[in-house]
Amino acid sequence: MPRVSRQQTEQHRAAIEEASSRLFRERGIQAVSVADLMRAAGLTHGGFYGHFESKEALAGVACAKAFAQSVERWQGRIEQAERPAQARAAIVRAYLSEHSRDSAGLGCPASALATDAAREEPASPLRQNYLGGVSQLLDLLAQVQPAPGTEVARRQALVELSLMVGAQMLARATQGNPLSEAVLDAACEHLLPLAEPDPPRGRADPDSQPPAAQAD
Amino acid sequence: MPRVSRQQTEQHRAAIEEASSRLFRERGIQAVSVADLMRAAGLTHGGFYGHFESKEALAGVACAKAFAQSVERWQGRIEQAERPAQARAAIVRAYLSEHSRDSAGLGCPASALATDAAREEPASPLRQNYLGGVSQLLDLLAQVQPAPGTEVARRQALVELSLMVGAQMLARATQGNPLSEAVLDAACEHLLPLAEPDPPRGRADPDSQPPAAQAD
DNA sequence: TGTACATCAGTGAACGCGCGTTCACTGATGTAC
DNA sequence: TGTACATCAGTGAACGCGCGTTCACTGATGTAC
Repeated sequence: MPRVSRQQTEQHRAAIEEASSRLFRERGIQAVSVADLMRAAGLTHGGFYGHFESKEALAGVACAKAFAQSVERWQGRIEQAERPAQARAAIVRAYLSEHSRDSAGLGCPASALATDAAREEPASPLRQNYLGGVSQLLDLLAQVQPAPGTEVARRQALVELSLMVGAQMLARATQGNPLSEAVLDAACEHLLPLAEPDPPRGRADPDSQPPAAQAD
Repeated sequence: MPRVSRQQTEQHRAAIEEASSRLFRERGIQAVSVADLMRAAGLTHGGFYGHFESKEALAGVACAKAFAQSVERWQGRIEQAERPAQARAAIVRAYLSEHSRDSAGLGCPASALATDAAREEPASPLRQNYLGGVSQLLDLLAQVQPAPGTEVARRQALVELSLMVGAQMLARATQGNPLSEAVLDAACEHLLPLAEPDPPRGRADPDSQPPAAQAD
């Protein structure tokens, strides 16, 4: 059934990108074959090179796509929150949740792809896009600090992202042992020491039903 | 030149373990072939299975060996320091140095092998030994907290290891960009805010020449 | 609007290659006398 | 201490397999008239 409509072609390309964005974060780039990806997108492997120049090029695209999703989620939390501190708390809680730990394929690429990026050549598409993505997340995290725009806020964002990334990676590597939850708890408690119970308002807000579980 | 003395055999086994411990941390387990390892140990690939049951089994051994080295270095710093706070500062400074960032093969496996461990089966030798190794590092880090032995010290150790691991991974993934040094600086400054200049004693100590650069 | 045909997205066989692992072989080592 | 030989650590060819990538082919799509 070859020669497919242009719209179909675009949908196929999007499906390949989505599958790779998910599978690369879940299993690592090396551990996912082109055939795996194409199968996950409902296609056969031969058509891959009609869409992308190489697996390496796709890795760059998949990384950028994953960061774009994370940025969108963080922006959503910033827009929804009444105060920056609330947005920060929402970001931290989501990041350090067991759900995020168990959903690497849907979660933050800063942790899921860090090692893959570190082991690539500096000029590789993956690393270039990784750098750009991390910078965007840092900008958002700096925005929700007490004194946004200052050097202190920027440095605090670096510390907080490092802590979240490290805690998530240690939690994933030790999953199944109580240590895993202990890491998440300790990091969360450290970043949100007042333990503000979810909505700190006096009255129940009918619009604030708990949002569907989200990654990051 | 087959049939080698027992002593030689042991040296060969040690060489394989050492090469794998280094190369696995540097490039990841999947990216290093059995032939690569044996070549690095000065042997040919066929003899591998006389020493180890499988590549997976060796990965477990290599991980344990790497953690043992880190534990030894940390213990050395604890013994050398006059006060726990000094040992803690030495551990943190070494961990967050550019030298450690650039020497993954010699450095802490908690960061170098975190993703490899996370992507393995929970029962795999790698993961089992990863868990044991992280636990040992956490115990040492808890010992050098202000109130060692307390729950607070343990939780602080979890936070500090998470931060060091995350900062090192982000620094490695962004190496070559100023962001990389900014991450290391911010994390170091956060953990050692007083910025105690290296030996805080009044007089120059003739025995305290700067130690040879060490990983972690 | 209807017809004729060039285009090209997807298929699946095939390419060379390197992987983890096995195994027949070699010859120095270690042992038994 | 010296000799005869069984042991076994290491070699390198070979195994089946899956990888990333290429390519001849197909036939519905999109276009030109």
